[in-house]
Amino acid sequence: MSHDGATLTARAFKDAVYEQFARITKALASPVRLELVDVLAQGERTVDALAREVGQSLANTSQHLRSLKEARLVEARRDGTFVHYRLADPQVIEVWRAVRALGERQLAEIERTVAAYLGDAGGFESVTADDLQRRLADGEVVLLDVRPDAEYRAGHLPGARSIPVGELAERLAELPPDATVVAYCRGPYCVMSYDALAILRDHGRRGVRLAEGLPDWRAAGRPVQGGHGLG
Amino acid sequence: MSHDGATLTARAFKDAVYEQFARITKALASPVRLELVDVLAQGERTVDALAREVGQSLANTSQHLRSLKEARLVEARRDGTFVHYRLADPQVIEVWRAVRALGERQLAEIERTVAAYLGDAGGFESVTADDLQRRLADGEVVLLDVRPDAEYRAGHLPGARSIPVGELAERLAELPPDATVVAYCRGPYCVMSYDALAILRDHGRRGVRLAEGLPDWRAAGRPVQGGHGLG
DNA sequence: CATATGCTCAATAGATTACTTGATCAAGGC
DNA sequence: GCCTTGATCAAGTAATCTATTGAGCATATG
Repeated sequence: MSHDGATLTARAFKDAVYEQFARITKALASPVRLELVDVLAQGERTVDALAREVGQSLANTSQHLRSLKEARLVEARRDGTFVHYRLADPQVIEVWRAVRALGERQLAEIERTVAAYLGDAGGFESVTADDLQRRLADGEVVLLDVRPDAEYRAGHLPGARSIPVGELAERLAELPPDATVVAYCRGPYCVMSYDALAILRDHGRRGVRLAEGLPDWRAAGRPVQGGHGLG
Repeated sequence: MSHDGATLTARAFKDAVYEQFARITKALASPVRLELVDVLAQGERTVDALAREVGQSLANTSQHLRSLKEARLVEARRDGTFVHYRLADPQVIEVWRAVRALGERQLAEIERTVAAYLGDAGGFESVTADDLQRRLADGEVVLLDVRPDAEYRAGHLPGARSIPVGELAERLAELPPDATVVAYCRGPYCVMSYDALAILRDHGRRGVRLAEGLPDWRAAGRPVQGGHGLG
């Protein structure tokens, strides 16, 4: 019960427990590893693809993945000479989303950083997932996935068309000229949909942005079309 | 759009955004600071109280609180010679809960650590919040808050009686002799309810444990009686 | 078997973090 | 004003973390 021995045991118990949880938070305590988690929330990737995506060297990316793997946040699968990494548990996305939600509430710097980037492109209208479903039901809008084709194929919003942002300028003809386009990409801090809206605007089209990305849509329990999830 | 200049800007934007979020994860990347957050989830505390609770020196605790404060996870309030710290946002609890949920799913070590501690005390039955509400409605059980009195006063489960675990042995007479006691404390890794159950068992009483603590109860949107929340 | 590709590992230097100690500061009581 | 209490600050050491470099390993191909 509560003699000295038990008190010491209780302290050792707490130390051990918090040490275990700190393994997770330590693994996430790096901007590079947070970005890796954010990208992996879209689906599995090779080390090389991840390195290019986050703008780090191959060796450095491999080592960051190693520390994520040691904390069991990601898993690896070998396929020939390629090693594909994926999130080990959907709950990893929940942790990242909780951190993001906190940051959005607490850190005004993020708002300013976003505003500084958007300063180039101008403020674009964004809609919520509920808005989108209402407007889709009314047939008012065209839903556009501007992520790379592979990500679209790995899963996308029901009824979305795929035109990667890099091909949008050439493939504008595929979109009905007078429809409002709702563009989405990976998440609230993914710039692809902003870039897409700038292209649409430069060609006289009307476009708005879905505030969240595919992982957020999925996390809200909404249906996803195609693809095989993320393990 | 996507000429080289914009690409560089996009990279700088991402770097800045992930850097901001990493401020949060870095602040949580320490077992001591995780424990501080866990304790502060119960309500505000002085530096001295926190230092004793987490078993660290005053200076070290103060410095850990400083880094939590810089990341805006906690706020401080001076009252005479005392400084009271509290969580800056309820969303901080959500992050901690998400980390805990991930750890419970991923890290078998935690199970083993818990089992090792409970090995002393024997496996005790635990009930969920839903179980509890059903059994309370049936009048089968007595709900007992075994946390320190100050925490009980800062907020407790509706209908709970307060007997801090340190006083339980002397105050057993206050409990109806043949009722089943449901004991709860701060959370799933708080040892007070385990200690309380051991005392009850040693005196021939029947007791079970509520699996979660007050912050979890509150986070689930269930009503809390008394107290003023946690800012 | 030799070679190329995709990735991991080991060694290193520079930066950051953790805890201790002793000094300092702020507020209240005498 | 002086002393006490509660907390912060500054300095120092040990430990840990980050990114780079170059070597090494596994798998596939000619």
